[in-house]
Amino acid sequence: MTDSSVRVRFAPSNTGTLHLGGARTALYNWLYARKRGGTFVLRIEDTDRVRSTDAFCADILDTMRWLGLDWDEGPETAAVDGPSKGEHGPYFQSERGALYRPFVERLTETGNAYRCFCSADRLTELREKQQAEKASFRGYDRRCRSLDPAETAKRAEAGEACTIRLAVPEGETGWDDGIKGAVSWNNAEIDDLILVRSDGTPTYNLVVVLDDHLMAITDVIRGDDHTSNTPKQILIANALGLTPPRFAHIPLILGPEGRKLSKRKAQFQDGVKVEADVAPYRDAGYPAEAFLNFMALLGWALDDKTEVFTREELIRDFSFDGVTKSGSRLDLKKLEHFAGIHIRAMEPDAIADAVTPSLVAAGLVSEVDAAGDKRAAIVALAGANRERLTKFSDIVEKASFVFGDVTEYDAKSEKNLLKNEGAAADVLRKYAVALEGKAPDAGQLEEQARSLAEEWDVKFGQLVHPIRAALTGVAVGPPIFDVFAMIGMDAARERLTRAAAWVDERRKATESSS
RNA sequence: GACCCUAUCGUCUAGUUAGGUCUAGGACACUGGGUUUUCAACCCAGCAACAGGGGUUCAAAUCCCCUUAGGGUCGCCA
Repeated sequence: MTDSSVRVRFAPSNTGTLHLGGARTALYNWLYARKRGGTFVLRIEDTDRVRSTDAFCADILDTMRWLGLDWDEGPETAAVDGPSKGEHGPYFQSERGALYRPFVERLTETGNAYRCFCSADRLTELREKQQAEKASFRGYDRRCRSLDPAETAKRAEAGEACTIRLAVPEGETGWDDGIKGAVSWNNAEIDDLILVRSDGTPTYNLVVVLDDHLMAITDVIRGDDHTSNTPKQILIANALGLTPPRFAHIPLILGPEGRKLSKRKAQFQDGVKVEADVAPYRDAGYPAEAFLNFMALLGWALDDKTEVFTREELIRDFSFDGVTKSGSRLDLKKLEHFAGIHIRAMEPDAIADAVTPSLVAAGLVSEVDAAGDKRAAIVALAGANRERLTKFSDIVEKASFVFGDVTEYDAKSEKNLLKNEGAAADVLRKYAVALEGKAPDAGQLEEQARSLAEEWDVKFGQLVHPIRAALTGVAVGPPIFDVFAMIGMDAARERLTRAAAWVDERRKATESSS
């Protein structure tokens, strides 16, 4: 299965941020390359000078790095003149103009392409007419195709504006798609597309063919929306005498409402907007590996059982055989499920690392404390909440009682403190005393608490629930004996006695008012 | 409108290439139960699909045809 000659590429245009569909295309390319021991090339198609920006490029690079989709060749920064790696550069398409010239000449010399003097206005008119007439063929009417080449060359030399069009031959154009199988087009359906604009710059379809050839790309793996470009590109390659690469078209990712995922028209799942970009998922705190797992399974399956994959397992098991032919809707619930699984597989230390930025961002700890005094508390917090996190940022809502004092009790906690005629106050005070000199070890503390409950002749719950209320102020949280390690024994005892005092006060208040 | 592609539980999918082992398997979600100091996690159970119609065949989710539905593409954008 190893074939180091395999070269694949991901070629996003930086007219937008990295989209989920694009990210999955990148992932499948990457997996294919890594599995074969081949080369993964990143090329930025930045020839749309008005819409391309460095910021979008930076987003694409950053997001791919976050996903761990490292490229063997490509740019290293968003700057066109910045450093790059690889022998087939430049990797910004806008820098490659000079490389295309000889191919364009070859095209016209061999008669596989011709000069077209039709104005943009005439083409627009033509298109509108075809639409109005509901014509079945929509495209260029080939008016300039029959012009004498010698004459058109003269006109062009004289400075008359012209484009260069592919002279599509008669016949069939097909290929054996790595995913779809045999696909074929009648050439009569294919327009004499423009290869070179009147300003002399080459168009997308030409440039792709040339870049892929120049970069020695062996396999083009891309979204299904490119399927109809493929016969055009094969025709161009043929016209140049080049061997086209192998093609594989992966089905599109659909939003929860079943339409193609798009940044323009948001789609909703249970009233929640589903992001089409990748960065928001990173920023929300989903683990990269879980996101990768989720994306991989959107349109690919190994078998009828396996669902959880590490990066390495994905590389080992990925193949076109398992890629589905139909588009798939994404389901955020499934992403959350994967995220939970991946987080649960992490060590508390690693979770603590991952969770710290969220805590700092929420203003709960300073960066300095997070690395110093509070590190142990964060590790304890992370470890105790391992089963409760779906994304790293979820830690924030679980952490308030760790970094801030408990100043009030929620309704359920109040109830737990006040029931049984305030017996909790007594229990908490006794417990605070019993805690003296104890280490914050959850196992030992629980053991002690159980025997204390027996000794004091109260149910375990009658002890534990008030403790939870006293220490956290809320009725829902991690196993309560884990909390001591998060807040420290001194703070714990203080909170216990304070809660006891609060109970007394409340009872006094209600007695006097009744 | 034309062309290309696709069609299994609400969702992601296995099964289709080599028709019988499929009263269609798994997962998410949902529902019920168990476990438990709460919430989770975990365990058990349940719900739920071969788009429709014709063929071929002893036998079709699987092969063929039609219909329907969905998606994609039809730029001097990429």
